[in-house]
This record gives sequence, structure tokens and C-alpha cells, in this order.
Amino acid sequence: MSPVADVVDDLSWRGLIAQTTDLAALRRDLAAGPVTLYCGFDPTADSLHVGSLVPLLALRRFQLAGHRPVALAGGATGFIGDPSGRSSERVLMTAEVVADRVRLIRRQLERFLDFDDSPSGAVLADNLEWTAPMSAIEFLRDVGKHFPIGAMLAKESVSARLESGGLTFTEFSYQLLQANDYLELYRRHGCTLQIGGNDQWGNITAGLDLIRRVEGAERAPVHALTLPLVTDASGAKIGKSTGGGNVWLDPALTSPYSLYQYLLNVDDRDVGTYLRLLTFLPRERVEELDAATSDRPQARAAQRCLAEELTALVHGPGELAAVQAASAALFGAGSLEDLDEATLTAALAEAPSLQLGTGPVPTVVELLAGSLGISRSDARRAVRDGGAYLNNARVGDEADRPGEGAWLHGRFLVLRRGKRTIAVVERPAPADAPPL
RNA sequence: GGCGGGUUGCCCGAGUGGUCAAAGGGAGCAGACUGUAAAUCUGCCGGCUCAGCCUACGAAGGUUCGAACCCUUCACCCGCCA
Repeated sequence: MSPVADVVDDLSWRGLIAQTTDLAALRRDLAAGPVTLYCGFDPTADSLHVGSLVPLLALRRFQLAGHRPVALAGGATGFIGDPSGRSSERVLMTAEVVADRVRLIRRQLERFLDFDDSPSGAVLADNLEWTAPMSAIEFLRDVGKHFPIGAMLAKESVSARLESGGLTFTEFSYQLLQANDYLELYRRHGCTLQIGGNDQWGNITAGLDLIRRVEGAERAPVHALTLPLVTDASGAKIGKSTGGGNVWLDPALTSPYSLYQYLLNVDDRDVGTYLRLLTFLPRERVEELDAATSDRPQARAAQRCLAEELTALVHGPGELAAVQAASAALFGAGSLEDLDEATLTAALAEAPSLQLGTGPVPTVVELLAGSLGISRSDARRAVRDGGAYLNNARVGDEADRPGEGAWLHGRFLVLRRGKRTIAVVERPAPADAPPL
């Protein structure tokens, strides 16, 4: 990927700009030389998810254009809880949980940016560093004094909450902490641009106001840019799996196979948007894929490309290859019996699995439940509904047990629920059993 | 601090002593149709050793042959008043 000539133009055609402060001034400053910008990531979970990639990759886009990104982990703000976009108060996390999550998230942030000594070398920060040492008196005098209550109440995040049941002083204060972060990064790193989801607009402008009051408007030409909060065709946020859960970046939470499959299954109506927001593909390529989707939707060229780009970006080319082999084997035309053991093993490495010991062979229902992590009632229902498959053959009866001939290469059973959910059952290899 | 209202299954929400594993909607799962898509139709949608049993309607006790529904206490939320 080559550096982008004009990062604003690039963001613009991708649909990545929701709101900005003075756009002409921002363009001018970006053209004048490397600008330091930041985006905050609060530790709301053990991992970032696909949705978090939109702002994170936006930081990367700025870096590729020669600017210096600061990724800020919200070690302090995570304690408080951002009221933005929430209808009810957050449950406070313990210090251990926050610290743990910050550690995990920092590690993920590092992977998407370049940390070198060049002018565009990234910086990783944690707002706990300057927030924790601040006393309540300092906070109220040095930060709080600059915030008229009227302006704070007018923020969308606050007024929405006042409508829907209120909020506590704790969350009300959140915007002050985030504003102070911007001021702090302005002072430490000369940071003059903050980006974030569009729900962050209020918090970001709170920072602008603070910096201008403290530093003076002329001396501090600071900017804000927000990214649109994109929802898919069904109204869900990006990165929500059909199961309702997030699609995580941590391979322990969402396997590379699941990520790949999630992206491969993206709705036709959304895939163009996702290509723009989540990949670095040039405009011509994206428009080519748009055309491919409308001309030959069944080929799903755009989905395939999206899945490849992101799986490689998040998990590396090695994982991508493994995942593609798995998908080809499991969804391919050939029968499972024809696969050689190496291909089969690789394909199934990504699937949830159940290891059997010796002893009597359980029923298919028990195997489904054990391998897919569902209840036996659920497994029973799957069989009753005709949605359970053993080695791609529909299971007819709840009491069925796999026969000796069902074991692929003497060791494996491939179980499937519906079209896409696959699991594997493995038993110890018979010492002298000939391959099937 | 006072008074009133509330807490139901993943979410919203009906249910005021037996016919309640609990209406309805959403989400989700499966089948049919497809392109591992969408839309549509159909079935399912607490657990289990599944024609039955167990657990569940904020928590703990109590009344009753029988409680999501009545009583007591506790916790949390909301509104009005101070």
C-alpha cells in the first residue's frame, strides 16, 4: 500500500468523515507537515472488536500519510464509564479488571501501527498516567473551572441520558477527563487532532474548548474529526456476529476461522461500505468489487476480498492460508471421505473440537452438544429439525451413534449444525487401523 | 428524609392464587428456496436420564392443598415532595 497523497481526500471517498471542525484549516495543517493526532480506546472488554478497527485503521491511514498517531488506552476513563451512546449507567469495574484489560488492549493497538523513530512513529499512551496523580482539588480547580455546566448539559450524551433515566455525577464528569486527555497530549506531544466515533463529538469538542481556554485560540490550532458510526443493513453495529456477540480481534475469543467466515457472510448491501472502512484497498479496486457484487453476486468476490484482507491484517498471512484451506475443505464440492488426512486436520484445526477417550461411542446428540458447546436439548432439537449432519449426511434419529465406518482416517468425525457451524470429534488413532 | 411506582426468560413486554416454562414482539436456531447472501414461508427457541421430571418470574423468609401473582424483610431502579 502506497502512502496517500491527501489523507482527507482518502478518508472522504471512503465515507470516513462524519464531522470535522474547520475542514479547510485542518487540510492546511495536514499539508504543512506531520501532525500528531490521537484516538482513545476504553477498556470496555478484554479485546478490541472489528468495530474498533474503524478508528484504529483511521489512525493508521494518517500514519501512512506521514502523520504521527497516538493510540490512547483509557486506563483512567475506563474506570469512569463513557455515558455516550448508553441508555443506562455502567457498572463500575474493579481496578484489577481495568488494568488487565488495558494490558490486553495495548498489545492489540501495537499491532496496527508502526513504532519507529521517524516523525510518523506511533506513540502508545495510557491516560491513567496523568489522571491518577491528579488530586480532586486539582481536577476541580484546573479542569472543572473551565466548564460551564450549561455547555456540559447540552452535550448529546448527557441530554439523552437525562431523558432516559438520568446519570450520576461520575459519568457526567467523563467529558472532563477526556477533555483533559486532549490537553495533556497537546502539551506532551503537540497533538492537535483528535479522532473518534461520531458519538465522541461532544467529548472531543470539550477538549477543544479546554485547550483553547487554557492555551489561547491562536496559539492552539486544534482540530476534531469524527468517523461515522456505521450500522449494517439490519441495523446492528459493525462487528456484531449473527449470534449477537462481538467479533473480537483476539484469536482466543474469535478464531481466525470465525472472523473469516463472518466477513465472508457479510450482506451484499454492506460489503462495499466495509471494504472502504476496513481495508486499505485503493479506490479503483473497491469500485471494481462493487461492480462485481452487482453483476455476479453469487460469486461474492467482494466478500472474499474483504475476508482475505482483514484476516491477513489481523492474524497474518499464515493464518489466512490455514483458514482458507479449512473453508475450502469444509464447504468445497468434494466429499469429506476424499480428503487426505493432512488437509482434513488443517481444515478442522479452527473448528471447535471434542476429544474422546476410549470407551463406548456416545450418541450423535451427545457428540453435537459436547463439541459445539450447546445443551443436549439444543442438540436434540437440531436433530429433530433436520439440521444436524454427521460427515455431511443428515442425522435421522436422536439415538443414532456413529458407526465404525464413519470415522474419517479412523479418528475424525465432522459434525455440522445447519449450513455453517462445524465441529470435530477426535478419538485416539487406532494403532494399526488402515486408512479408509 | 417522606410518599408513590417498579424489578418477569437473551432484550422489550403481558400476566395479580390453580388451566404458567409463563401471551405478544424483537433477537437467535433449523428446514424449504438460494449464493456459506437478502427477502419470504414453516417449525423451534430454560435444563434433563424428555409422553415425565427439575429449575425459574430481583434476594431471603412466610401464608396456602397450591404462589410470578398474597404477607414480611432486604437490595436495587424510577417518579413526586422536602
